[in-house]
Amino acid sequence: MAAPVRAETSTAETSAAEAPPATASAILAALEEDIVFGRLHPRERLIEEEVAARFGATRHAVRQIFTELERMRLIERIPHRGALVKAYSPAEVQQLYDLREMLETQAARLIPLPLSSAALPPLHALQQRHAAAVAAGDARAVFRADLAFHRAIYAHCGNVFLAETIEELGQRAQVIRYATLRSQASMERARDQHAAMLDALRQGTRDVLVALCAAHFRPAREAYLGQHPDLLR
Amino acid sequence: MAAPVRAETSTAETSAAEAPPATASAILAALEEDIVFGRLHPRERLIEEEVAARFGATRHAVRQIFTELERMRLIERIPHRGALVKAYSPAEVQQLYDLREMLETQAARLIPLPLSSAALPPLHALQQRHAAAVAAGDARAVFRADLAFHRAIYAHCGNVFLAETIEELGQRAQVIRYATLRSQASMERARDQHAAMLDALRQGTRDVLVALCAAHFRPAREAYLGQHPDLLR
DNA sequence: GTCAACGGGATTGTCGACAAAATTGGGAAC
DNA sequence: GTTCCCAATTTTGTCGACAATCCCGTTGAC
Repeated sequence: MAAPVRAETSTAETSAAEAPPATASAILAALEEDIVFGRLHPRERLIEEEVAARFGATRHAVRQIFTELERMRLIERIPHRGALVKAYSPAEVQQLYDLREMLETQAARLIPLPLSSAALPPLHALQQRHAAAVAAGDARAVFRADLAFHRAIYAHCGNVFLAETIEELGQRAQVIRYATLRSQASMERARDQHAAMLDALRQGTRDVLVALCAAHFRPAREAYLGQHPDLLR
Repeated sequence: MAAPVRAETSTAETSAAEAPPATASAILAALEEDIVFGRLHPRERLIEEEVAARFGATRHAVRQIFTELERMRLIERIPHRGALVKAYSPAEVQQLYDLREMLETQAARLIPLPLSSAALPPLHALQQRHAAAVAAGDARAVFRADLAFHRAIYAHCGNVFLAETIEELGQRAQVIRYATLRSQASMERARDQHAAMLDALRQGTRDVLVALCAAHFRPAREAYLGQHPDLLR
C-alpha cells in the first residue's frame, strides 16, 4: 500500500487489490451516479472507510466529498452517525415537483423569444449530444447531457439565481428520477421533448415552451410515487 | 499555549492574550453577523489563522466553519487563495430581489387563510420578540428575530422546499441588507410591517398579505443599489 | 423472561505536523 | 525607469495518528 490519491491531483498507480486511485471530482461523480441510478438506495449508509478503499482515496478526501454530496442534498449526514442517501416521502416528492414546476415554467416565461440566432447552435449541440447518448443507450451520458441541456436553456432566463435554484432543485430530484433514466422509452421521450423545446425556442412559441417545461418531469414524479409506497411514514 | 476549543464542546479557559475560546456555532454566528453588519466588507479576505486566533479555535475548526459560510453563500472560496466575503453586482442584486419577490409572493398565496387559531400565538410571540429587540435598539437581536419571524410565516406555505429556498435566498441577501439593519427608522418600519402581516394572516386578507411580502424587502434593495455604485463592473 | 448496565468493536471527529501553492518583495537585466 | 524572474514568506491543503462517540451483543440482577 502506497500513496493514496490526494484531492484533485491524480498520482501514479499504487497497488493493493481494491484501490484504483481516482481524483476527487471523479469520485464525486461516481457516487452521484450511484445514487441517481439507484445502485445506492435511499437510507443506505455510506461508510467513509469503505468508500475510501473502493476508490483508493484517503478518508480525508472522502470526508470532503461527503460534505459536497451533502451540499447537493444527495446525502444527509448525522453527527457521529454517518452519511445516508437521502430519502423523500411521497409528500416531499409532490412538493419538490410542485416547486420545480413553478420555477421552470416561470423561467420559461422569462426567456426572451425567439432566441437570438447566436444562442441556438450551442443548445442544438447539447441536444445532439443527448440524442446520441440515448441512441447509444449510455445512461450515464444521457444523465450528464440532460443536465447540461437544461442548464443551458435556463441560463437564458436572465436571472442567475433562478437558474441556479432550478439546477439545485433538479439535483435534489435526481434521487427520485432514477426510475425514469433506466427505461429506454422514457429516455427517448425526453429526447423528443428536448427537440420540441428547441423548436419552440427557435419559433418563439412561448405557450408551447412553457407547457413542455411543465410536462417534462411529470413522468419521473409519478413513477416515484407509484413505486415507493413504502416510503410513506 | 494549551487546549484550543474543539468543534462544539467548549472547554475550560486556556490563556494567550487574544484567544477567548468559543464553540463552532458561536464562531459561525459571529462571522455571520460581522458580514451582515458590514464589519467585514464585500471582497474582504478572511485568513484562517487570524480567525482561529481571534476565537481561540484550531484552524481545522475555522476551516469547517468556512465551508459552512460558503454553503450559506456568505463567502466565496477560491482554491489555494482563501475566502472572500461575497460581493454582488447591482445586476445580481436586482435579480436576487426579483426572485425573492416572486417566491415570497407565491408562498404568501399558498398559505391557507385565515390561519388556524393554533398557529397564530407562536407567530405573535416572534413578532413581539422582534418588536422588543427594535425597542431595545439591539441590532443583533433584531436580525435574529427577523429571520425567525419570516421562517415561521413561510413554514405555513405547505411546501418545505419553497420555504427552504426562500430562507436560503434571504440568507444570501443578508450581505446586501446590512444598510437597512443599521437605521432605527427602518427597523421600526419592518416591525410595523410585521404587525400588518400578522393582521392579514389573522383576518385572511390575502391581497394585503401578498402586497406586504412584496414591499417588505424593497428598501434594502434600493439602499444597496444606491450606495454601492462602485460595485458595478 | 425482561431489562438495565457494561464493554468491545466499529465508525466518525479532531489534532499537530508537514507539504504544496500562491503572494510579495528585492534585485538583475535591459 | 521598467520589466522580469527568483527566493522568502505567507497561506492553504493534506496526511497519519489518536480521541471521542456510537452501536450492539453480552452479562447479570431482579
